[in-house]
Amino acid sequence: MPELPEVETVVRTLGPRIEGRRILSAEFRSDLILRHCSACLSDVLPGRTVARVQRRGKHIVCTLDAGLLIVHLGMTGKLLVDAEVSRHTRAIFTLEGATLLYDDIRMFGSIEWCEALPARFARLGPEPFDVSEEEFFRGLRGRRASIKALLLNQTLVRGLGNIYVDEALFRAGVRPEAPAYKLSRARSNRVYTGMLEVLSEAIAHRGSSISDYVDAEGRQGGFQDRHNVYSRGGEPCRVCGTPIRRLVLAQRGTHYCPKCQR
DNA sequence: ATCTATTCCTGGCTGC
DNA sequence: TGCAGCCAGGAATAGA
Repeated sequence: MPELPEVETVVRTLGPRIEGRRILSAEFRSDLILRHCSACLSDVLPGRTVARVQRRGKHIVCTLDAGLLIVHLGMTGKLLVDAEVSRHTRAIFTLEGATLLYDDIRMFGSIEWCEALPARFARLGPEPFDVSEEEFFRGLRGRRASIKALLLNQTLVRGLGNIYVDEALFRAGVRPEAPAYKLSRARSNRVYTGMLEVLSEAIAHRGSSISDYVDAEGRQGGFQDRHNVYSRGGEPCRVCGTPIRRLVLAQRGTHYCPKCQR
């Protein structure tokens, strides 16, 4: 599942391949992925040049010479440069000197073009690396939801998903069910640090290839083998050997070590 | 304002 | 071997 580290890896591999190139045509094979888009992309995109590719939370924002092309990979989205068209190819962008495909099995992802960032971006919290320890702790005030639900919902910080929330809480030694407002400053600091550490390490390993994530060049990530808890229900904790527990929280599979996380 | 449940989708897995 | 049924989950949405 593409979360912040995976999207960052896609952006780093995609940018050098398409920045500076002019879009010649755009073809769409699914209307579902265009559900956020009010513009007709096949008309708007041809002739535009990709100036810059950047990450904003889990979104890929391509700044064009006019407007923005925004891609969210959802669960199974892939942006692939110079790859073969498959039955899951939902969009084909022909650029001068390169072809960019958007493949997405489940079509939870989306593509849109707009003049400026849409209003819903204003509701997203800051980038994890831009928030201070103090701001993070202040963000927990009055929030009765579990720390897991809060970290997932993109309002405290943006970019975390199910994998890295579970992994950050393991590093912090904090139970995912803990109500956010009840965390002490010390425990909040540990969550904050665990979050930044796991994101940094995951980016360094080019993300986690769970299900079928690959970067823009089709390469898998390397962080999935370093997960401590995610998808390891019943397996021994790497630290203390206690079986990792799995439960459903915030409608998501949730994994933690009952001994290391109190 | 905040929180929770529901919905979208399809490949892969389980069990009969 | 085949197939029904369930599971995975990001985020918009509706409802409490």
